[in-house]
Amino acid sequence: MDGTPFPEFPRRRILHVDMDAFFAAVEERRRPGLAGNPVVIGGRGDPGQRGVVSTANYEARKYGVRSGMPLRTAHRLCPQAVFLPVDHQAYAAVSLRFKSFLRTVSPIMEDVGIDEAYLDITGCDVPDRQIAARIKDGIREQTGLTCSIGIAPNRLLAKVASDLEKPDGVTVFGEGDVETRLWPLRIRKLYGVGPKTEACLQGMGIETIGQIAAFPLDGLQRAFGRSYGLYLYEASRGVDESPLMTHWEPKSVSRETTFQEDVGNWQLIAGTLAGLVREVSDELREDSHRAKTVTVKIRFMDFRTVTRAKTLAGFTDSEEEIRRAAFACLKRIDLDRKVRLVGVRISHFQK
DNA sequence: TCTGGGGTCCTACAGCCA
DNA sequence: TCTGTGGCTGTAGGACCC
Repeated sequence: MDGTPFPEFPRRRILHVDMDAFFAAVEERRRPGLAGNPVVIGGRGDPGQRGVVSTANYEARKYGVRSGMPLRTAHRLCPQAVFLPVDHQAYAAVSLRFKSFLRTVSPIMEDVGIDEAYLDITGCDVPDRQIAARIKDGIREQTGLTCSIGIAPNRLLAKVASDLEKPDGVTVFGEGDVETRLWPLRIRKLYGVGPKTEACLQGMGIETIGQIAAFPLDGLQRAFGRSYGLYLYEASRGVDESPLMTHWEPKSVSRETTFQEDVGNWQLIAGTLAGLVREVSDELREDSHRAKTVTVKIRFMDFRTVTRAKTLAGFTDSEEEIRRAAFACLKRIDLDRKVRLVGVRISHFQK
């Protein structure tokens, strides 16, 4: 050691923007007649068909309608709701507009899905609340929509913060807020804790994030494995040093489809698979990628899901080669009962 | 009674090879 | 030559996110 002090890095300021009920808000914006009505976006917009809720507006949420819920269930809970199909192109166009605006605030932006983004505002010489107000105004001008914003020393806390005051809220989180504001929250509020982990933690008598933080590291690692145990230990303490990812390359491309009725006809399953192979190979070529591994996924009527994969000798973007590999995979699956879903994924890319 | 689609990452395990 | 070991790769499944 030469006695040189460590350089002093400025404490990070990460801002998370989350659009409020995004798909529903876009639909309401372009169809003013929907104002005040419960609106549910999902599947083909027909609650009599298979599909789940992508987004419900706040009016529909009052009736218990939630994302991920089957459309039929949503319809039972709220029969007067307006059901609309997902129009990805329209939402992507609005997404592009608000993200372009965000990049004018800070060039260090991480794109997370269609309705969220993180910004590193460490270098911005504007107070937190002021920058949040500027972003809200800008997004409203660009899109006519509202968003919720969280600002914190890292992305984990920024994400939790943006969720605390929805819709149209701003929450600023300091390091000192971990004990008072993070720890009392239910475990599901922690990013990365889903239904399985929640049930497991509850089985250990843990209900709040603070109770995870009070649990010893080795206990968490015994219950959840080395990597995820460590993640829970650190995340529950508000620790997250991960940088924003400003650039991203896809690692796989997939297509899958659920039949409206479960299918026992091999010809129909094979024909559907061939169609999906065409779509993924078209996308592969559009992106100038070549891939090596083909995976076929079958979900049976009882929801049991199996996958079979084949890695080719070399990289390819040929529809014919991908189809041959996909059918070789399909042949290895015992189609002894009706099928509800068929899918194909290609991965292991070479640009 | 239901449970989409498009992704990522992790874990466990098996086979191959040095 | 035989055996054990550890790394790498491929495969399958699961959890999670939006």
